[in-house]
Amino acid sequence: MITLASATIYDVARRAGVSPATVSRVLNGNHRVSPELRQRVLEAARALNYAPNYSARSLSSQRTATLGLLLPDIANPFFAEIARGVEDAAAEAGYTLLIGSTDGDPLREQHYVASLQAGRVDGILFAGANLGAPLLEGWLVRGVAVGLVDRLVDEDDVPVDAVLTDNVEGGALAVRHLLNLGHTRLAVVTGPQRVRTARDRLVGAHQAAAERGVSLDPDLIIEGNFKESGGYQAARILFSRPNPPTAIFAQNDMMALGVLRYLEEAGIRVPDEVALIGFDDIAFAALSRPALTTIAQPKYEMGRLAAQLLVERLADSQQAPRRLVLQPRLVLRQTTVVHREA
Amino acid sequence: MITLASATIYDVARRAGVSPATVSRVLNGNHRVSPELRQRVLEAARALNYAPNYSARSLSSQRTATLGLLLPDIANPFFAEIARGVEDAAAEAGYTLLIGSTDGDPLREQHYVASLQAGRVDGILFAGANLGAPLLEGWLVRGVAVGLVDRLVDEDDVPVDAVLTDNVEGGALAVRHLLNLGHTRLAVVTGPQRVRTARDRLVGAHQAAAERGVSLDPDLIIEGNFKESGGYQAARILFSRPNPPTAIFAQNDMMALGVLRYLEEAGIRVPDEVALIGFDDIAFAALSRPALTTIAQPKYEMGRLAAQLLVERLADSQQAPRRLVLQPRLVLRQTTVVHREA
DNA sequence: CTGCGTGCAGAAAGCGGTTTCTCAAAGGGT
DNA sequence: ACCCTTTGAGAAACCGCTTTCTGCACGCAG
Repeated sequence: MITLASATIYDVARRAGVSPATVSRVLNGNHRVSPELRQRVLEAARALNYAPNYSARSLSSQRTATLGLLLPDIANPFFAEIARGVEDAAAEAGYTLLIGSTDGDPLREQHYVASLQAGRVDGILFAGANLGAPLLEGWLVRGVAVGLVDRLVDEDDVPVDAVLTDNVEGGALAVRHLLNLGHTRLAVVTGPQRVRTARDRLVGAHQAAAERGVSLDPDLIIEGNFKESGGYQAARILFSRPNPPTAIFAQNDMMALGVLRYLEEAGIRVPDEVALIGFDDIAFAALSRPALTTIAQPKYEMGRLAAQLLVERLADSQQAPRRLVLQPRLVLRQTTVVHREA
Repeated sequence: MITLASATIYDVARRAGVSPATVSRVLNGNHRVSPELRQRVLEAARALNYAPNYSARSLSSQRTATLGLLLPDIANPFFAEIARGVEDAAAEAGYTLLIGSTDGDPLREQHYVASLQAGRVDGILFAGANLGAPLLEGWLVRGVAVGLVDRLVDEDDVPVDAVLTDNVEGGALAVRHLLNLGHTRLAVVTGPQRVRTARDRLVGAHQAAAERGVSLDPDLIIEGNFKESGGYQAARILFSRPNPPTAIFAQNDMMALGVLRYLEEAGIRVPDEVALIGFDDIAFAALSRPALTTIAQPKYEMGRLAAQLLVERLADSQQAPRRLVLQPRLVLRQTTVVHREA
């Protein structure tokens, strides 16, 4: 193998007739070096096409300029948008991004956690699903900066930065909207109940109902899986029963699309016979037919903010943890109102 | 900052009463170490919660166990699926994945290329869009393994591994299908013509037409941008003209969805009045209404294969470059045939 | 003219592993 | 019983960069 080894700082130093220390100083711009030597070093570096070795720099400086992002699935459009936000903010701050999809599988998560520890990344972001406090504290103890996006540990008191949507309010927004339209038989297709996000949205739904002095029929609350198939199955169950709902709140858009598919196949017209609202506002929510009314989360922004928080923590690990709660927004489209989207 | 420094190999060595070299040997499983010492070392390592430092290991061993993936946009579902394939295959081979979205912007690409060189990754995969041969050869020269996914350099002779879909055949499949349905006025909404993929699909379209002794009307070939908006605009142009097409081949699904939106707004029925076929078979193609007939590419598989090729090259950099060309597949749905999808 | 502060640059000590080299001890053959 | 080979394990060099420490030269004040 013709590994023409790339130039090192020693090569540059020799060519410029200075010491490696001086080359390092010039390249890092920190210390005062005479203009003349600086010039010589820069020329030598260019001539040799020098690029500092990443591992050596990391080892010596104890930072990697790399952030990790662990999420359930990069192919899931919701998380992909968050990831893009993280990536952009990370790039702006001079970091690159290591991404791992865990499928929510503790084993895969363990695998990544193990491979990221020990100085591989300066900080790590967990997106989606739930996380046990013990694991998290292990990270904190190891001195790795940690942040959460759209995810919370069950124990509320773990001191960690987090960026979240107000899921309780989001759930309430959805149900209020359906109630405003005059519906009384509301179904909720929830996410997995072990996921905090799903529970919160359900709490909000109950709250909104209570505000109006009504309560949600437990028989119309079905636990789904946050996937298209789960929405489809849930709808099938709901409409095989004697007294089906007139409105459905699916706790994310993918399930809403599954519900929509079932309703179409069953010949049930939306929104005329059944109203439907989703959650997330993924890109395809606007493209489905009928277009999906939904509760929008600022996904890209959440990613950006989470990365920024993490970068700031890297700069000052002592500052108090911050928790950013963003407000969700009702986006009216065709599955709840008969008029076309403006 | 309470950086309770994590244990090093020296700490483990001291605790086990052996030399650091022995610890290294035990942990890497290579050399023969007496069972007794091995036992002592493992216990010490566990007791200290030892994890080898990544940077140190990389510096010393000259490998990073990291792969880079540069793509236009991780939030684009087409590339996200490829990325997931890459990630899974990489993980299986013991590598983690660094991802960078370039937006096809040469500047961003330069930025990433610069930050990935110099031993940050063992190999790098470029997905999508075009790549100049000079840049690529720069990488090859530096001894970084390189692979391409769904992307080709314009110069056909650059010796590099690549995984591609047969885009010419895909374009031909699409047009053959439309011709088989009896259409004669075919429009093509292409991707940007600077992109090889787009040009190839158009070449295939022309070939398929020629096979039947017809030729595509140049006025019905519109250059788009591979985005939803581009499909919408193209459709608007096509149908503002005196003699609109009866069938449209959009060179990717996002544009097809844009076309679909225009047709719906214009009250043109699909497939009754106009047939439509896309390309890629992104997840949402099946969920649109009417569901999109399209030319499927094995995206996830392409990612997997590309990563596998790269890993194999890492093991043997001398083997001849391989070019894997996967066959696209026609997926019948509702936008070309009146019957429902089975 | 001497002493001291200041600025620039080199020497050298890490950072935390891997790996070669060396050596001691054990094992085997005659 | 002796010599040579093999095996296990430590010493030390090295990977390439950062950073502290040291020293030299110069300028200025006493």
